[in-house]
Amino acid sequence: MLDFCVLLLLRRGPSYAADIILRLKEAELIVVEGTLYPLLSRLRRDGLLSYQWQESLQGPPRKYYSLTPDGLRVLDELDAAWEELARTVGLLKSAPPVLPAPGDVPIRL
Amino acid sequence: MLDFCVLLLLRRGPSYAADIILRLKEAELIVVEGTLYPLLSRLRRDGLLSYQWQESLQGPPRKYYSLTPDGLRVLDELDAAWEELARTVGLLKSAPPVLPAPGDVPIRL
DNA sequence: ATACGGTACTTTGTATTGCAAGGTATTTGG
DNA sequence: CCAAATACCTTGCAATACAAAGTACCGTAT
Repeated sequence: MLDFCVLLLLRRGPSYAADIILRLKEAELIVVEGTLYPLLSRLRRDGLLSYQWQESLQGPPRKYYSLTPDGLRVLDELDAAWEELARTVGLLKSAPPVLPAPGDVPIRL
Repeated sequence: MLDFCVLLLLRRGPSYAADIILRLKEAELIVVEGTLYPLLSRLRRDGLLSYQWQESLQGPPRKYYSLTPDGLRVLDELDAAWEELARTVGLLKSAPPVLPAPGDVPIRL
């Protein structure tokens, strides 16, 4: 899930950790440093992200992460998986409620 | 997620592990015994599920799990959380693509 | 110059969770 | 009485999210 959301965010364009956390928070997704930094490192190690150092106007330089072609491809797959999951949950939610079905075997203690 | 899906399934009525696995598989959710049994135990320990032993016509007796009032309440909360997540992902997905925004600071190497 | 506050990146330890694999028990059929 | 089928459970391992603490860089004020 988080991988998916981070990749979705980065599809808009390069960004760095603190900014990603901010943008996710705006979307009501609470993520902290200790979660995001290892996640970004892992996605980079897997070739889905790359980064460029970029100097900041104030403070230390930042690692701007962006999608690689592989990352974009994986994002498409995650997108399909998400749609599938949403469909599945929709199915489960629309299922008939507690009414006992005709063929149910009665529960004997 | 899995908690949510299992609770959704059990909202239809009591069921036991092997049957839950089957029904989830029909919904394209692959779950195995080693995952489900501890999950059911945990939900029961937390008071969201209860179970009754029920003899089977063929084979050993089964633990039929069903939602408790607490379980139904938590399910409603998870439902709200799911809707919120779906909304969030929808937002992230509908975000503008890679076009550089006007105010972007140019990347300097 | 240097000390401090703010920004950014990283690491370590812990709890949770999903899975593979293997184990126990009960029932039915040969 | 043994084997196959069904059902429940446990153990060990890998992945991941978090809290917390650590390191480093920058600009500013002393």
